Amino acid sequence: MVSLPRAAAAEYHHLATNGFPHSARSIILNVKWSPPLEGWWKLNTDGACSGNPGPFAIGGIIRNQLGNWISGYSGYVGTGTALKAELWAISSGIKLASNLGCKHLWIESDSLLACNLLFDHSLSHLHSIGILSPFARQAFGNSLDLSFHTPSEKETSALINLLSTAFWSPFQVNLNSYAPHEHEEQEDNDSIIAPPAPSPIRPHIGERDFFNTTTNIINDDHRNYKLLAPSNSHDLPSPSSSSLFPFKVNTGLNLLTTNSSNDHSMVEEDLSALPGNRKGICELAIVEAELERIKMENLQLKNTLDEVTRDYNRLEMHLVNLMNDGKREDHNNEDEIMEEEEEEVLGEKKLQIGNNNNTNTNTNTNNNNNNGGDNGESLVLVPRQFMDLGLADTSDHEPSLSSTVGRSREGSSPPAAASGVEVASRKNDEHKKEFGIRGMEREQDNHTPASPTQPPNFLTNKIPRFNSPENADQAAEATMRKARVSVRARSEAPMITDGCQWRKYGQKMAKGNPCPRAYYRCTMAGGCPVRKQVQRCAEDRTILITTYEGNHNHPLPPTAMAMAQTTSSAARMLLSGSMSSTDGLMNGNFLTRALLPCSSSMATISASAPFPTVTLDLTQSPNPLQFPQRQPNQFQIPFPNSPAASLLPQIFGHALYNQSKFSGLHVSQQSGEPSTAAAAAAGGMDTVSAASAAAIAADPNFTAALAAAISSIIGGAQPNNNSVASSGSGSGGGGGNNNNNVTSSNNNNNSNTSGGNKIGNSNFSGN
DNA sequence: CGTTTTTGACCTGCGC
DNA sequence: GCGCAGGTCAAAAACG
Ligand SMILES: [Zn+2]
Repeated sequence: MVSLPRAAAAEYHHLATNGFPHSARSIILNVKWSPPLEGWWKLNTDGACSGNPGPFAIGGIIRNQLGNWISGYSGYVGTGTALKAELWAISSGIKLASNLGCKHLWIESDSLLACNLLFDHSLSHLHSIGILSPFARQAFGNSLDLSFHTPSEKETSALINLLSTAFWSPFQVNLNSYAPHEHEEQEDNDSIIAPPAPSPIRPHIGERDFFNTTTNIINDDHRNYKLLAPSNSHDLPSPSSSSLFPFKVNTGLNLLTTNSSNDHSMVEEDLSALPGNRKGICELAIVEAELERIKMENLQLKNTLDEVTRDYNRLEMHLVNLMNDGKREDHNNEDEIMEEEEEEVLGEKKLQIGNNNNTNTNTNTNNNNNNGGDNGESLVLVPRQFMDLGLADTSDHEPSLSSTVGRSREGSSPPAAASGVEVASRKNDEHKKEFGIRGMEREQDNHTPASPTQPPNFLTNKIPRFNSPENADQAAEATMRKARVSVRARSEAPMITDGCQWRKYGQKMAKGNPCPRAYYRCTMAGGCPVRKQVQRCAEDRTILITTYEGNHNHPLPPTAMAMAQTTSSAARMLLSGSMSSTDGLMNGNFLTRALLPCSSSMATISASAPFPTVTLDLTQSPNPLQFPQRQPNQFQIPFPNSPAASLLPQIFGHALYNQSKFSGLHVSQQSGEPSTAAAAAAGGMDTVSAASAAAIAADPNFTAALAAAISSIIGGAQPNNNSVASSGSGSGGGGGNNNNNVTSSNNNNNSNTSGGNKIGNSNFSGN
């Protein structure tokens, strides 16, 4: 073959794909935003925390009974707990509403706890934080009717789960109301609440106001720092003056947060405003609230463990049956031993899924157990992989997700029991294959290629595949590992920037697509099992489909974290969805809500196929026909609003920009360096921000904003360091030019394409 | 010269 | 068992 220049080749990554050829069933859920009573406004808020504590972002939208957008806000705030995020989101919304003259506000949050803590007197005795209630009441009680609503607890946890990943994005808080009349007024307002700001991370540069309707967004950037800068803010008491204002509530909460080491600036101010004893009480309250939450998680974990145990028993039965078949007569004894160990392992695995905080402990336990016996060695890998794939990476950042996660796997195992070990084993094999490398790398020292009885599967990629009964246990796990998260986004770039470093290790012609599919693996860490496939949609080549598999086993930069969490949580969702119809619904519901709290959306969940896949569709597909054959395994979340899609590139840029902030890179003005994402982001910054702002201005829709946020999570459209990227970026034309830039190279590639075909042929011939 | 990409060969699962 | 298709490997080439 003719080897093409790297750039050309890279561009050729644009792969088309029908996406998911196999599919079976899907569930479509429609979630509606219901209007408030006449005369009321409705505030939908949410806070998402990537980790608990961890960086968190908030968002909210205020609409009237007609559903008309009144105002909205969203953005990255700083570091804190999930609860803090929720509280912040709520209080910010309240404040905004108040400033907009709202008299009757219906608040809808996904955090029951947050609402209760803030406003439910009846819970005061349960949460000393209830003392905050007076703040809230004082602040709004007389002039503002507040009504709270939260989804069912189940829904809530799920929603939180998803949001904490999906909604998290590295952009700054923009709490400005975007109502046109407000612009002039806002500028001079005191920023009552300074962002908690991890100082180094959040330079006040170039922040974007998604809700700004004017074109002078860039100029207004400076004001965006003001988290709360409502038009009337000048009328408000100065920050220091009062506990009467919502700000106070906010601030107070902020201060209270145990983890908010970064929040000094505002914290101190606000604290000063609070009576000393009250401050202490508040802090205590927060801590207690957290404890409560943890307790609940523990409960959930216990339940999960029970379920796991049950599943195990089922599997064990199945295993016994298989053994009776005589396939593994020689190893019966070993198997038994294994089983015992496996049981523990399984339980632990699930626990890990359920609670990241416990992960380490559990893992250690596993290791100990396994190390104890020869047979156990291979088992050790199992839990780890499982953990990693499902949640491992998240252990560091998103405990908040854990509660939901815990139950995820339950469903997967039953099928195994019914239909057979083969499926299970197969999955295991695949797992081995896909994740084996990692397991190998990480634990090879400890493990030998496994005795026949063990699940040797993980030792190497090339592990022999056989349907051993033991594998049945892992079937479920396999399912977990197999879960994929596919992101559809319009992008000219050959690859979306998701904060990770990838190495291409293969390219093939996909069956139904003229465009090749590229395979990448994460190179941020030696043994990272994460892989992704990049393809262009056959129907619409402007759509880039990136499919992630596995979880990172290493620390990630915030940017990458966002993606990783999104994928891992999506995967979890998917898996949990597979468990039961209820879960599936729930998940769909929460996903939908998370993504589009204010508008209808569709979520498709399916986990039946070989690769259960969650698809985040960030392209608004004008014509539904575009994806006629929706694959069974897919979980699709189309964003109704085109703006979201159109914003992607900008958003990506934005994300990058913020990421750079996070990473402490200088964002200011290096426009040239391709070497770092930050630099790249910085380079495109102005343009990007302007573009995004404009786009938003064009259609200020919260949904769009959310979508944008999510898209940012997903990664920058900005090409990384790839030379290809440069070519792609060169296209200059915004979204329109798909292939042109790339085209030249692509065309070359096309010649390659033939090559690609060759590959395919070679395969055939090879066989 | 080290790293990344390219790309034919291989491997594995699956349907027939 | 065969052929197909999806993935992965790894030597060679291309980059920087
Ligand atoms: Zn990784």
